[in-house]
Amino acid sequence: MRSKASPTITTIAEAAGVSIASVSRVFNGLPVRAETERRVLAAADRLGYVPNAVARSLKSNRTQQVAFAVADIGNPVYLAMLREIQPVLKAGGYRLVLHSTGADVGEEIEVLRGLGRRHADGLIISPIRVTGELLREIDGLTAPAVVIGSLPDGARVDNVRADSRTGIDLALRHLADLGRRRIGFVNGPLDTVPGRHRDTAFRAAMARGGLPVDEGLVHVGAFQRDTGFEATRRLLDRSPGPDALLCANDLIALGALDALRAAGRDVPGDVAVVGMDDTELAAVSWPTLTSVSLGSAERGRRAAELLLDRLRTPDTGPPAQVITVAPHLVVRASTSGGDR
Amino acid sequence: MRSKASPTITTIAEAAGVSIASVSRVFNGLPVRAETERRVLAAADRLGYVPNAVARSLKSNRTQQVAFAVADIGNPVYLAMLREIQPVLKAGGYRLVLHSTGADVGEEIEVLRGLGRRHADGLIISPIRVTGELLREIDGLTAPAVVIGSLPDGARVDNVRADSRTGIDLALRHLADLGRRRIGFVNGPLDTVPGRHRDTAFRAAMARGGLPVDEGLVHVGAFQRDTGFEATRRLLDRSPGPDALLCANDLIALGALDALRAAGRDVPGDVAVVGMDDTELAAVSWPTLTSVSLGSAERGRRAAELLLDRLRTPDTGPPAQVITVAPHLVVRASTSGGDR
DNA sequence: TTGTAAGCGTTATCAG
DNA sequence: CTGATAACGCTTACAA
Repeated sequence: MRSKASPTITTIAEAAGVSIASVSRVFNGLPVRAETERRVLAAADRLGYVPNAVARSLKSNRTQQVAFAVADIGNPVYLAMLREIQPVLKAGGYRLVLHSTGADVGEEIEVLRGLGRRHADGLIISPIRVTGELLREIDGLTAPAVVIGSLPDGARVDNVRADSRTGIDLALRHLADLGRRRIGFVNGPLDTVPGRHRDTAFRAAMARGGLPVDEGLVHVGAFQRDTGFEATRRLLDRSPGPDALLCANDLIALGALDALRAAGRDVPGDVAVVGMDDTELAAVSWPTLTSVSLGSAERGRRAAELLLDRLRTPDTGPPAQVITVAPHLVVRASTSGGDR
Repeated sequence: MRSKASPTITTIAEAAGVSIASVSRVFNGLPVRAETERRVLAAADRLGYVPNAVARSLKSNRTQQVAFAVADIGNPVYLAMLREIQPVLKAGGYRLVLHSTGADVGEEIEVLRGLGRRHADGLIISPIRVTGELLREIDGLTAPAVVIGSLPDGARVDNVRADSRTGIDLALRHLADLGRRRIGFVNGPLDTVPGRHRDTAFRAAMARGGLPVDEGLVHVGAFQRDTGFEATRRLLDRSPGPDALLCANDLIALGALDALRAAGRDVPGDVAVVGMDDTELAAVSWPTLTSVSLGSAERGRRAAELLLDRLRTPDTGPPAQVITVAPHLVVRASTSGGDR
């Protein structure tokens, strides 16, 4: 243990025989006489002085912190965003406050309110469910925020969104090119943003491709491996069964692979499987998984850059921007067979 | 946009016709006349008042934040810790400030200094390299900190460590039971804490098992998939080659599986493979990977609990504690063959 | 129960 | 270049 209470600017001023203003100047690189600087630094060093960031924040009204809020940081999609966001913020001189809300809208709203309390200077949030209450809270924000995920038109905050419509189109076209016709779809909850979008996109893309949607081959569950496993087991019971499976995320697809393997079906020979999000799991699974990349990493990076822009120019700047990141299909063994 | 400047306690006091003390009391649940409370809340609501957390922090000298510093949050081991730490802190009323230092000792030291600057009330850090400078900085800390990973004896901070010695022992015993004798070892950098420990532990365990260490079957690289791939390619060139491979983490093991597959070797028939850390990758790979769990999640949880204890009882409490989390072996297809 | 006033540790203005 | 001094927004004695 060092001293009882940590020294403040006042302590140092007394010890160095100067005013607190001079101490402050030294630590802010403002012009001071060399002798003054020497004495201040000596005293500071001797007493172990460290500037108090909270006091500075109170004066400057900036915390140098940015909050990042997601439903579950264990989810590889959010992790991919985080990995891009963190270095961008750090380079901009901001610390990252992480909120894992557990998909609880109430907690997301708490985070939004925290912004008002000045816990952070800005916020990046990726809400899993966009309720009216959430939107109202977002609209009332007084500090800059960026939402990752789609927002209704007219929202007042910057918005970086994926294009699941095009993404699913890419996947279905790929499957159609492989001659697949009976395409099953395993989705997550329809009251979540991605769930709803992916459902709409699936039906639109099927229609566009002239493929009929067999409701018996559409399954809704959670965005998890279990759901993929159970849903696939059920779909395999039908006849005729699916010759391809589009899964609304990679976890579901992994579960599907488990079920297909357990049922002795060949992938992609009997059933081709496509995941979504192109997480690192896709490259590791067996067989490796063809997946629709919705550009999570890029969305994270763009969101962070957008926020830094806003932070730099407090009030001015363009009105709410909408950035859409282009998807792309990453073809691996679960559809292309041969190579792995 | 709401009003220009956000209202403060003073604004509300004036609007409600009471003193700032009364406003403060209302927002802190201290006893006030019902009528006073009504007027304050009405004014606050009308003007959109939100208490400023920074000002509160300055008075209370607590930020309600805890910093968590790791080399790379993309690393599944650190992610596993984070996933446990986050909810524990949240339940304790603390926000989590995440630092991903990129294995840079300088940056780790910056984080340590940030604690002094009162960015956070406490710190959990998992240093990849324990240098003298880092130790000195840790020793000088004035706020509570917990180190995940081994520290030299006599350190002044709480320490939650893994037991790689026992872990590697478990793995080698398992391989020996399977009749493997020529056991290769692919490790990460020896100047990192885990690298050094795992090297020592490997040699000790081999000696204990009466197995000779063939230096030609020991390879040191990075804790990454590439290293596993390259190292394994090289080890396979030797003759006699290895009949088992112990990899110092799961990423290395995945690279080893790649190389074995590319070389047409059967796993575990020709070569058994064991990883370390038991990350989620182990359950997904092909074949699924036997791995030594060093209890990352539990280490994270214990660290967070320890820190909360310290935070609750500022100065008292026991001297620096050392907690060792027991490892265990998770057997999967890369050694046991049959089931997957 | 309520108000006044003194801090918390900085930064910044304004005279010297 | 330097020193008083007034904020920043809040909590908390201490009086009333």
